[in-house]
Amino acid sequence: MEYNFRDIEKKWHDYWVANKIYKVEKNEKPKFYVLDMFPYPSGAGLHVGHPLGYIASDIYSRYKRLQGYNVLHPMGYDAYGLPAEQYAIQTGQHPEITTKNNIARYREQLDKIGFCYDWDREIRTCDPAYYKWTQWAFIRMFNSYYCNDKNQARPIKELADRFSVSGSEGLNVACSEELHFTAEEWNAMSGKKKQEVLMNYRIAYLGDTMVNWCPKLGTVLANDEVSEGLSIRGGYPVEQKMMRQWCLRVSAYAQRLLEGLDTIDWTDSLKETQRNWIGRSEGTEVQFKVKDSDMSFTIFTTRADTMFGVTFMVLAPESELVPLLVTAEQKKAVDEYLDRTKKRTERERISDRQVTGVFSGSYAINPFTGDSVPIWISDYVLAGYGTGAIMAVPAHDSRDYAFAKHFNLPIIPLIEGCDVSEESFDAKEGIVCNSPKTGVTPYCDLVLNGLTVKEAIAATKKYVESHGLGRVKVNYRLRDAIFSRQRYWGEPFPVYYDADNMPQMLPEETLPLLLPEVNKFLPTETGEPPLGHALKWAWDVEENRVVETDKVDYKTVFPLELCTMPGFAGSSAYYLRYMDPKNDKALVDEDIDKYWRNVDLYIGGTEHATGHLIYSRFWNKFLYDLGIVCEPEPFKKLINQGMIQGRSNFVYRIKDTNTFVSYNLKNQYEVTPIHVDVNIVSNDILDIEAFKAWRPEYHTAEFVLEDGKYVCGWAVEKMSKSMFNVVNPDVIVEKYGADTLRLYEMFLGPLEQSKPWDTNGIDGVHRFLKRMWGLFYGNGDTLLVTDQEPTADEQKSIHKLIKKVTYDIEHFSYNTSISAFMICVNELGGLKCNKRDVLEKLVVTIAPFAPFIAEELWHQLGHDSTVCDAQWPKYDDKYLAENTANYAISFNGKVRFNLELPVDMSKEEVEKVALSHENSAKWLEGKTIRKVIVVPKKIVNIVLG
RNA sequence: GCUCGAAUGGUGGAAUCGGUAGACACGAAGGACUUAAAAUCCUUUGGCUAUUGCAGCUGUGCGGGUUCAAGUCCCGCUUCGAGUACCA
Repeated sequence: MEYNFRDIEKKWHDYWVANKIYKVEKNEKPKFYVLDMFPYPSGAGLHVGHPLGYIASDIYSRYKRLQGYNVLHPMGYDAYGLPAEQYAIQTGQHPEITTKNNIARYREQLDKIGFCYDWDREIRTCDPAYYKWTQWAFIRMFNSYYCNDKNQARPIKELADRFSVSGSEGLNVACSEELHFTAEEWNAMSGKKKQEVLMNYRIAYLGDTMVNWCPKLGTVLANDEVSEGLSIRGGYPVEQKMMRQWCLRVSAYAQRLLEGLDTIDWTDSLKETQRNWIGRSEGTEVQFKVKDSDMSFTIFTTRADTMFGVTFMVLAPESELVPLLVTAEQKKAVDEYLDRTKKRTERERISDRQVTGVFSGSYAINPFTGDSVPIWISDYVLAGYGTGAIMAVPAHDSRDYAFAKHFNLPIIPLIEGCDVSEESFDAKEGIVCNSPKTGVTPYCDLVLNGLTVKEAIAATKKYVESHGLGRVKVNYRLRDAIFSRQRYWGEPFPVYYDADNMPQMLPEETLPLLLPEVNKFLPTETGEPPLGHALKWAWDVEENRVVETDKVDYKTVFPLELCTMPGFAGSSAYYLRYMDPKNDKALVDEDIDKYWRNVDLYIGGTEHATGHLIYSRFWNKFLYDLGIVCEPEPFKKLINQGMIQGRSNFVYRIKDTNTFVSYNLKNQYEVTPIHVDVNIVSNDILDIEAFKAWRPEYHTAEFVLEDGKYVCGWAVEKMSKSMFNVVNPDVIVEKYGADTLRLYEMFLGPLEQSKPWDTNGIDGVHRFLKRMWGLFYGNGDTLLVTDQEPTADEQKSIHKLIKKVTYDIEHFSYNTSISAFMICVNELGGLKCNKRDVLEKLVVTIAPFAPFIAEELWHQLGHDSTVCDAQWPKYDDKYLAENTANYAISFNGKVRFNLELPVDMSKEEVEKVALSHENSAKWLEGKTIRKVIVVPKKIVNIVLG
C-alpha cells in the first residue's frame, strides 16, 4: 500500500470535524493555553509565510495534549482594518462582504493544514457579540482614573467625591495637565466645567493632542502606525495636526509596563524594544525665571550637572509659552518662523535636518549663575516630550552644538580635557570643571569641580530639590494612544454628545452599539468621518436606541460619535474572549478566567512589538485593576517566528530579442533580468512550456539552454505579488500533502529566524514520510507489524528519538527534531524493525508534527481512539545506557585516535590505558608529559612538554 | 547616532555545560535496478596535498587574548539584518 496522503488527509480531516476531536472545555486537568496572533484576512489569502507560526504552535499544542494537559488552542480573525475599507471605497463593495469572503478563504486554507483549533471558539473582531466587549471596556476606561499612590485604575466617581471635599490638594494621579483648585472652586463649577475637569483624569479621554494626520488616508494614526513620517499602511505622508481625539492614558501604566517585562518569558530583544519604546528617562525639572517679568517656565534635563554650561534656552514652536515670551520687535520674525515650520511635514523635518530657529526677544535667568541667556524657538525641540522647553548646553549636546554654531552662540565646556572646537562631547563621563568656586556667585554655593559626571548629576539633583528650584522627574517616551479613527470599518464608540457637546457613555446594557449602514465609505463633504453618511446615527436616551439623525433635538435625541476605534481595539483583549467566547453576560466568566488565567505560549511576529503587544498588556492591566482578570500579564511566554521572505526567480532576456539565456551562460550576452513566476520554476529549473503559456509575448520565446535545461537566477525579496514569488500553501498541500508542508516549514531553519521560502529541499522531507510509511508496509499491501519484543538496538533508536524530540519541542527547536526523526526512521529501516511497541511510540512522537499520517498509522495499528488521546511516550535511560564510551585521545589538543573503554573505568585507569596504548608511542616519543586531562566518557588530552 | 541580533561547505542549517566542527537535508558526482525514463537503493562529497602510502595539513567574517582544549568565553574591528531616532 502506498502512502496516499490525499486520501489520508481528507479522511481524517473529515473525521476530526465530525467528531469534534479538538473541542475543549474547562475540566480537572491542568490547563495550557497556546495562542497564535490572529490574522487579518486579506484578499490575497494565506501565503506560505503565514502558517509558519501556526504550525509551530500547533505542534506545541498537540504535544502538550499528549502530555495530559487540557490545551486551549483557538483561532479567529482580526477582521476590522483599512484594506477592506480601501477596497470598499474603490469598488463600493461593503467591507463586511469582502471580509466574510476573505475569512471563508482563510478558513479553507487553514483547514487543509491540519490544525487542532477548537473552531467552536472562533471569534471575529467585527462580530457585534465580540465588539460589544470592546465597547464595554472603553466605557470602563472612561469611568476610571489612574491613582499613582495605589498604582491602579480607580472609579472616576472616587475622584469627583474627593474634589468636593479637598479639591486638588495632595492629588497624585495620572493626568493630561496639572490642575489646581479648591473644594469650594470645584463645588462652584458648572456641570460642564466639572466634566471638563474630570476629562483631564479619565483613562479614556477626549484630548486636544498633536496627532499624526494622514490626509491621504483621511485619518489619524497611532505612533506605531507611522514610520519615518510615512504611514505604515500605504506609505503616505503624515503631518502633525492638533485635533480633539479619543485617547487612552497608556502613559499612566508606563512604569508597570516596564516592570512587568521582568516577570515574563519573552526574548531579550523584544523586551528591549519595548523598553526603548517606553523610554524611561530619569532627570530633573528646573524652573527658569524670565528676565524683567514675573513669568517662569520649567525645563527637563537628564544632565543637571551641566547647569553651568547653559548658554541659551529653546522652546518648541508649538509651546504655549511662545506667544507669551515673544517681544514686540521679534514678533514678525517669530510669526514667520512658526508659519514656515507648520508647513513642513514630519517627513521634511526628518529628511532635511537643517538647523532653523528664531530668537524670541526674551531672556531667562539661570538660577545657578544669575546669567541672562536668550530664549530661542526651534523645531528641534518637541512639544510633546518633557515640558516642550530645554536648556541648551552646546558643549555637551550635539543638537545644541549645531544650533549654537549656526547662530553663533557661546559654548562653555564643563568636562576636564574635552575638546569642543569641532564637535560636542556628549558622553556622560569625565571629571567636571568650570563650575564656579564657592562665593564667586551669590546665587549658588554648589561646587561640582572634581566630581565625575554621575556624582555631579546626583549632587545637582539634591541641590535643586533642597533649594526649591525644581524637582527630580521621571519622563517616559511612551505616549497616550490616540484611539479615534475617521474611518468606517471599525468598532463604533458607545458615545453620544449632550447639549454641552460633552461626551456621554451609552448604558452598558444597551451594548453592542451596532455599526450603521452607510452608502459611501468616504468622508462626508463637510469632512466628517464616513459614519456621517449614516441615516440612523443618533441616540434616543429615553428609548435607549439608535434613531434617525434628523431627529436630533439635544433633549432626548443626541448625535452619536462619528469616529470608530482603531485596529488595536479589537485585538487588545481577544485572548480573554477565547476562554469564554459565547458569554453575553461578561467579557469572561470569573471562574473560567481563573481556570485558563493567561496565555502560556504566544507565537507571532515581531512587527507587533510596539503596537499590539503594548496595548494588550495595558488593556489587560486595566482589567486586572478592575478585578475582571486574575493575571497582571496576558502572555507568559512569547516566541517570535521569523518572517518568510520570498525567493524570486529570474530569467534573462538578451537585449532587444525574445531569446532567454540560461543563468550560467548569461554573462556572454547583454541581458535584462526579468521576474518569473516561481510557480513555474522547480529547483531553479524553468518549465519552458509553462513559461511560454504564462504571457502572450512569450509564446514565441526562444531559449539558450545549458545541459538541455533552462536554469533561473534567484534573489531573496519580500514575498509579494509584484515579484511573482508568492507561494500558496494550497499548492504545496496539493502536491505533497499537509504533513509534508508542516514538516518542511519547520525543517527550513530555526523558528525565530527569518528565511526565504525555498522549495528546493521539500522532496527530502516528503521522502522521509514515505520511508516511515515503508516501515509499516514495506513494498507490499499488508501490515508488517508484529508483537515481538524489540531488540536492544531498536529500543535504543526509539528511546534516543523520544529523548531528543521531547527536549527539542520544549526548546522550540523543531528543525533538529525532524532530523532526529529522519535518523531514527533510517535506523529502524536498516534494522528492518516491525515491532509494534517501537512503531507505536514512533507514531505518537510524530503526531504533533505530521498529524494526518500519524492518525492513519495509529488506526492501522488497531486503535479505535484518535492518536491525540494517546500518551506522550517516556524515554527510558536504561535503553540508552552504554557499556563502553568512545574516548578521543588527543595530544596537545589535537585528536589522534579513538578508544572504546568501559564507561565505569576510573580516570586514572583511562589515563593509564591511553598512555600505554601502542598508538600513543608515536606522539610520546622523545617528549615529556606535562599534564593529562581526562574528561569522563569524552576526551583524554595529553599535554606534552 | 543609539539598542539588539547574526556571520559555520555549492545551499538550508547541526554542534544542549568550553571537549572529535560540518549532524540532518538539498544539490552535485559515480554506481545498481530498468529497453528507457520516473521511482527506489548504494557510494563519495569543506579545502589543499596524497591517494599503487591506509595518511598529513588546514579550516567556523577579521585581528588579538584566556585555556590542556575556543564556532562557543574576553578585548578590539568588519560586514549584514532588525528596531528606534532631533526624547534634551
